[in-house]
Amino acid sequence: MANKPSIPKGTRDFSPTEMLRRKYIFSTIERVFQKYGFLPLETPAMENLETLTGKYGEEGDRLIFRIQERGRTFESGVAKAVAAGEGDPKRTSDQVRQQTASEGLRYDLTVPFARYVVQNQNEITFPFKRYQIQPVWRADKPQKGRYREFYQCDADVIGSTSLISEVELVQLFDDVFTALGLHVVVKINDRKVLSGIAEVSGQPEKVVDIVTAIDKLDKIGREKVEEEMRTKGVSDEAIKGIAPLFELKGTWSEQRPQLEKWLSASPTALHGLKDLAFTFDAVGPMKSAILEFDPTLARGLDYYTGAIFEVKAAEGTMPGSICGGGRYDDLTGIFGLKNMSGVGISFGADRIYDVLLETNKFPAELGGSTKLLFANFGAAEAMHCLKLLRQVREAGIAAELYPDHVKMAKQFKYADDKGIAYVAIIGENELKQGIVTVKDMKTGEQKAVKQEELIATIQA
RNA sequence: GUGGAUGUAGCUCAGUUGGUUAGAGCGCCGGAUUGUGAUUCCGGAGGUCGCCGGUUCAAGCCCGGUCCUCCACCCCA
Repeated sequence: MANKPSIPKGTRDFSPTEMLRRKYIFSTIERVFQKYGFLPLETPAMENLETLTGKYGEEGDRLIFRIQERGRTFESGVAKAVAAGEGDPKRTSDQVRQQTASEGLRYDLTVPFARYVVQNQNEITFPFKRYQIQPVWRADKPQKGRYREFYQCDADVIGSTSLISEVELVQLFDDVFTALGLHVVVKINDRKVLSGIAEVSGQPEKVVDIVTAIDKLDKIGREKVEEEMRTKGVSDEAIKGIAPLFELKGTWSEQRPQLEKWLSASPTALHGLKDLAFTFDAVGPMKSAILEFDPTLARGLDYYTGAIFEVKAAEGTMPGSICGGGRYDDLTGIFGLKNMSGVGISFGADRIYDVLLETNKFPAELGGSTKLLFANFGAAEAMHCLKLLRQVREAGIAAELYPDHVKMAKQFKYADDKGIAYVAIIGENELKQGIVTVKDMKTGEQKAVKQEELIATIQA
């Protein structure tokens, strides 16, 4: 025990308390997913490297964890390459990294899902609605709220272009956050509107640069956004053409006519606005979420082609989004299956955890903890408790018997630390009289009841 | 990947211009006539000061390296 053991950077242990809370989030999300007709799917932690590479851009490729093959160490690979006359050490190590790994850890849940759909296309009934709650790994530099291992909770509909899916996903957001008791803002935009803005500005080919710049509007402000566009080669004229975007005010119904007027020259944009209008109309009243049109919402992901979603907490100080999603027309195309439109959303469980903790929204009593502890007064009493314990558990009450005959203070402290609601005391006296003394750990009150009344007392 | 900050007991942190046996609060363990936790009182244990090397008579403190955590950028959940 020279050095303390530790875990890899960017990974975490989850204590029992944390796990109960995490499971609460996961099971809430899962229950709503199922209510909307999504079916569970799991894919392996590792994929063939070729499945993963080239799907997340150049930056993304670097962040994929590669799995070292047996007998082909990185060092031996480099030595071999150098011996073979490879000069540039940086290029060499990149190449060797490719050569010594043929598998990698999954980077997200969407690409493995696309792979699964293509692989099983003949068995799947479309539209296919699946949900998936699993960890993903990124070889990133960790920061607060950014880990190298974290969970994603995805739900996607693939094989339908109907906007009904968009409507349902917005309602699903509302249901999940209503169940979690959190007020949120669901922001929505449409990639077609963004393309239209680029068209109207006169530089449609710069759509990606324009979009990633305006995505940062609320973070860096208008001037910096315009500066970034200029750096990326967007003309002053085009920037002027985008100006009306910054003047937009009001709610969706107020913004819509302004947008239609401004973008009237772009059929693409008008199509997007029509789709958005459908979603706004069809969603109907919401319970705890506010649906908001946000023309600056872009989410940077190249594969989104239609609706774009993002959810932010309306309470607490979490600055980033807690959910994201959107429609992608050709996700499976990269694996050879064309014309498969899909729309999906992802819940950021780790960030939702932080928000619920900060705003004190976790239920005080999360299932899983013991309700009743039998104090241990010695061999004879313990044997008696064992019998009662069976009955209590049969009644569905989580209960346990303190395993050792130690002093009461220690046993009560155990109950206190573990958040156990009641302690049943059966000592010599209670045993003789056929009663049990029940102490309510919260109020400190205790009363003697007949053994037959124990279960009713706990349940009351 | 670039730039910056931090790292002292289980936790949150003190630690004066380098100078004897490194401190506090909380927590933990034990006790206050042995059938009662969370409150009170008393006592105790626990740190090769992240790790490696250097400067010095002397390093928690200065210098270099390294790892972790954090912050900004990039990117994202």
